[in-house]
Amino acid sequence: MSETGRQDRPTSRDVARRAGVSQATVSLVLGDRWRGRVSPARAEAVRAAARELAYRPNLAARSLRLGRSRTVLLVVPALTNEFFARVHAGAARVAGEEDVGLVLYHSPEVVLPARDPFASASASLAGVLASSMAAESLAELGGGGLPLVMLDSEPGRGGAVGTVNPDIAAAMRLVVDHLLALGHRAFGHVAAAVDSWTFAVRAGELAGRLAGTPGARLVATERAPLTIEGGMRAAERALAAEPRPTALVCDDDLLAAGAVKAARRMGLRVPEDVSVTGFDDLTLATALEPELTTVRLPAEELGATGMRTLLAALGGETPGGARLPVELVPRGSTARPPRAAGPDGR
Amino acid sequence: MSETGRQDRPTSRDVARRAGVSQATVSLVLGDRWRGRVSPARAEAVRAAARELAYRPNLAARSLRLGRSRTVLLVVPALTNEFFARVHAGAARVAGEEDVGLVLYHSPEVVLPARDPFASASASLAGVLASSMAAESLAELGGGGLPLVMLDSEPGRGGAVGTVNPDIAAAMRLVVDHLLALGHRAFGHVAAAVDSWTFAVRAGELAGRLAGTPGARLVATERAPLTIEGGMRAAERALAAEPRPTALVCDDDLLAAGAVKAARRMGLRVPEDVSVTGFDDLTLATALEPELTTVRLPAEELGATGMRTLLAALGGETPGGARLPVELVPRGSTARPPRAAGPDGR
DNA sequence: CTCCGCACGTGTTACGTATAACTTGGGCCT
DNA sequence: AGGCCCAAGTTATACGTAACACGTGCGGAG
Repeated sequence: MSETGRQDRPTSRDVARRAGVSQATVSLVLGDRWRGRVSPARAEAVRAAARELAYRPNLAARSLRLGRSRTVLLVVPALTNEFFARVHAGAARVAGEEDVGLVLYHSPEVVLPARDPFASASASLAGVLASSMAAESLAELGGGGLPLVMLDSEPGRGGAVGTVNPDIAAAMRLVVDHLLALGHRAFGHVAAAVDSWTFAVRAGELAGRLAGTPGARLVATERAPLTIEGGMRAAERALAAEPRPTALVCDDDLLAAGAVKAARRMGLRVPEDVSVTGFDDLTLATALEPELTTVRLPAEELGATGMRTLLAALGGETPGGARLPVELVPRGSTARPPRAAGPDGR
Repeated sequence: MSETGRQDRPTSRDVARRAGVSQATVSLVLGDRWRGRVSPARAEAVRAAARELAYRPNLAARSLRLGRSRTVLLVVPALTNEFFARVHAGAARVAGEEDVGLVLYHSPEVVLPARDPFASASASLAGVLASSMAAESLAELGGGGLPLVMLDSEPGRGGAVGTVNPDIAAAMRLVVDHLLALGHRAFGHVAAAVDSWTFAVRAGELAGRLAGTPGARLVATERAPLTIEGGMRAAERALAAEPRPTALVCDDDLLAAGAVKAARRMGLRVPEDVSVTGFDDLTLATALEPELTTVRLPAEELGATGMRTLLAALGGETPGGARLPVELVPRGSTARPPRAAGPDGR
């Protein structure tokens, strides 16, 4: 490893020479804080020179000088999970708008990062944006005292300066109420085998909601890794319970896809014999047949709002937490239970 | 925007003071080029001091000093497409191993980047890794003369220092031969409506292969945006052709998912009435029922090899191009055509 | 005994930027 | 007319690191 391509880009001094001013003036003009310090004519000359030379400020030098950077670290478990890819997209959009850099760390495992994320990216970070699963382990890691905003994680936890969450409890409520309204009473829960706040809330809300409804019952809870295969195995176990659940509530669309496969494999029709719901509204949801009833979590918004929250915090504000609205997307994978056990007539 | 958190991290001078040596020695030791210049005892003392202070070199200062960086820009159309997320994962893995930074630019549109990617990331990049679709537009953009490795793009194009491709032609050949062997003769092509080398090769290879097979015929070619919805509409058109294709070759698994939906919507069974194939082997492929016959493109390998190729180029070597092997994954969405029109008896 | 060379380090500088502190000329007020 | 202040710049410096170009002893060879 040597000779890493050196760029001979023009410096602010080159621009200064060309515009016939001092380097300091260039810095003032291009930094857009020249008002009242430089005449409009000269300012324009500087800008012209910069344009002609295709000048780009050297960010390394700027960071060094300022002792800070406009770069944010986003920590996610894995981008191959569409949900996190969308979180990233939202964060990246705002980062672009606000002209801050965004670097990414995705922990190879869903647990503790193998290597210190700050080691690789220690290019003087301004703050950290950490999403569920990743966030919890990161809180302990300390993060070098950087301002931290947690996404889809327990509010008021750790030293986070802010928290941004989709309204997970409401989301689960929407799902359960939808199924209850259809007449379902025997529920199965295909849960994510991940120790994370967001999934704990789902389990708690589901159990609570059913406990508050006479006649409703959580027949089975099966935990699974967040894959189709995992969802399939867990759903197979859940559907073997007695009495058999007429509705499978899945913590995730991937799990739901597996659940549908499991039902079919057991000779059950979806949604006639068993209803299946997911979480997230991934692309996957409309690929399935029937299309998956799910609840849309605003992933992009999560990333975008998280980034804005972090930037606000960096600006000195104390933003606290935000809760993002969610939306039920009823599709074909849910229907009235077999034997029309609906309470509300017909 | 102000007061972006300043970190008061220890500097190499702090380490030097603590170890009782000069800053230069610290630089030598920690840079691991002290052999024969510093006694082992002192070197160890320096390392100990660095450890105790939790010293991390300031990357901004280092980049500034060196005039180069160990940061690579990866350009992809969108990470929400699992294929590119996997490319990124591969590139990120190697980047981690080789201790180079990786920044990401994903063009909001699949076409030309809205903003100059180098503007945001101009933190002195060492090189650029650009994947299909993004690569083509980038080649014209020039990239500031940075070493560029293109992924899944036309070899020997533009100023690229290297190219890494999955063997797209072989991939299409595998698909077509698989279908021909099953007895299919009437083909439909659900093509991506994206002007990119990788899709041009698919179309060319499909046409060529069929032209070389007596009795085989490409009945319909329909172009679609790379979404399930797009695939569905295109497949509907293709299946309306006369004679109706018994096999739909899709440029992508998303398109294939749409094709399956279209077939069902028209009252056709998959695979009994029509076979469907995809490309990429996304997670989606095993969620569908029947599971999708597809060809696995080594996305992670693509990113990883691309990164290695770029690093080799930066090291002064002239790596040229690499071709990555692909693999047919036969699953349930393909079968013998109806009316058992197979030529090979039975 | 002198002198060379090696082993082991250190002083110093430059990278490109942002900004505090200073300079200068001219207009306005008294 | 004299003083003063403001507009419009400039000069100088520091940020943290890497690496070049120098010391300094000390052992052995001549």
